Amino acid sequence: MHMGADCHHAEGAHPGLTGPVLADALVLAERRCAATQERLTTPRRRVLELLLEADGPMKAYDLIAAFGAHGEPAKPPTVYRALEFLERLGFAHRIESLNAYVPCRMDGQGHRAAFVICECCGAAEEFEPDFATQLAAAAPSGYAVRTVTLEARGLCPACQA
Amino acid sequence: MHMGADCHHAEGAHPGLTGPVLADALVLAERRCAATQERLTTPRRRVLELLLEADGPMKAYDLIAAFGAHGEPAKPPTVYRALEFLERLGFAHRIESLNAYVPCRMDGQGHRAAFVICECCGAAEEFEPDFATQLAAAAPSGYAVRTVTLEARGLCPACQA
DNA sequence: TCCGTTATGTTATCTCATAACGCATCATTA
DNA sequence: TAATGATGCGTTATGAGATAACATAACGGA
Ligand SMILES: [Zn+2]
Ligand SMILES: [Zn+2]
Ligand SMILES: [Zn+2]
Ligand SMILES: [Zn+2]
Repeated sequence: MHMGADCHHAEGAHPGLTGPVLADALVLAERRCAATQERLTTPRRRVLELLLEADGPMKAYDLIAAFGAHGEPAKPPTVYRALEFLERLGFAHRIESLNAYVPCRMDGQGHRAAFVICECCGAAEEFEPDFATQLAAAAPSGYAVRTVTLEARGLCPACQA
Repeated sequence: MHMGADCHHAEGAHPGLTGPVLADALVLAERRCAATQERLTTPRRRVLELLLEADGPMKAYDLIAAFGAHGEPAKPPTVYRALEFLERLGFAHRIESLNAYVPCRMDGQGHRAAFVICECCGAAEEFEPDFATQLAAAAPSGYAVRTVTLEARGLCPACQA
């Protein structure tokens, strides 16, 4: 969670997973991979685990640093390859405006993600935007829109207090 | 213009400005700065000129390389500071998903920009989205949204052919 | 002219991401 | 089971994007 230096509020809506809940999430990911002939290999699984454990968006080099069980970092390509895989399968998303990554909270495969990001505490919440409206608005000159990146910024409920 | 390697289409909708049109745009920028006690200094003006001359989004290090009149590049902070100023005044926008910068085409100060980006030729077109609708859609959990970044990808009219 | 403020020049460093190469692993099939 | 092709990993090195820190210069009001 990359919060503003002076944020005094409680953490956001997505504390990291632990214990059986985390284990269940990883088992579910295994199953979804198995169903499509994809392989949730050790580094891929480890990066997903780190994302799920985190309280908020994780930077790539935070993942690199946290990768090894006993303090040994990973090499950058290891983590970037895993992130590419996780994004491709819809297990994770990149937040462009943060250069950071989150696990998917919507658990629909291949869906389009949008985020609201709290400028105070750094929480990022995924939501499913109204794309019909947006696509209509986003074709000003005959563009055929294929994907949309939407990242809103503001204050989460806790930080409005 | 950062186009796909194999794009065979005509250039996008915004060829770079040259001659009197470019000069007029810079004079207009001077006037808008004067009206608000802001200073369009030499490096700021030069970076704006480079953005206006370009056919499409410019990377920061392209601006750095092109900065000097006789081939001498600028130092990074010179260009990044100028970009910060130009963004603050609404003369330029950063496109997060490209790590690139464009001059504002809407010439409304302080407005919120959105872009459609052609995946084939690299053209980026600015438009004014329907933010009322999006803001409503973007408040899934009581977030108070302040700004929205919207970047769509697809094919421009020329590249659909 | 003095002084506070704003902007620039300069050096160094930091963060983020990928290219390239060889080896390991897995699945296929002969 | 051995050969084969495809996919993924480990490793080294480098490229691309951005900023910290500090000194100097230019501006603007008192
Ligand atoms: Zn998702
Ligand atoms: Zn918050
Ligand atoms: Zn604009
Ligand atoms: Zn195009």
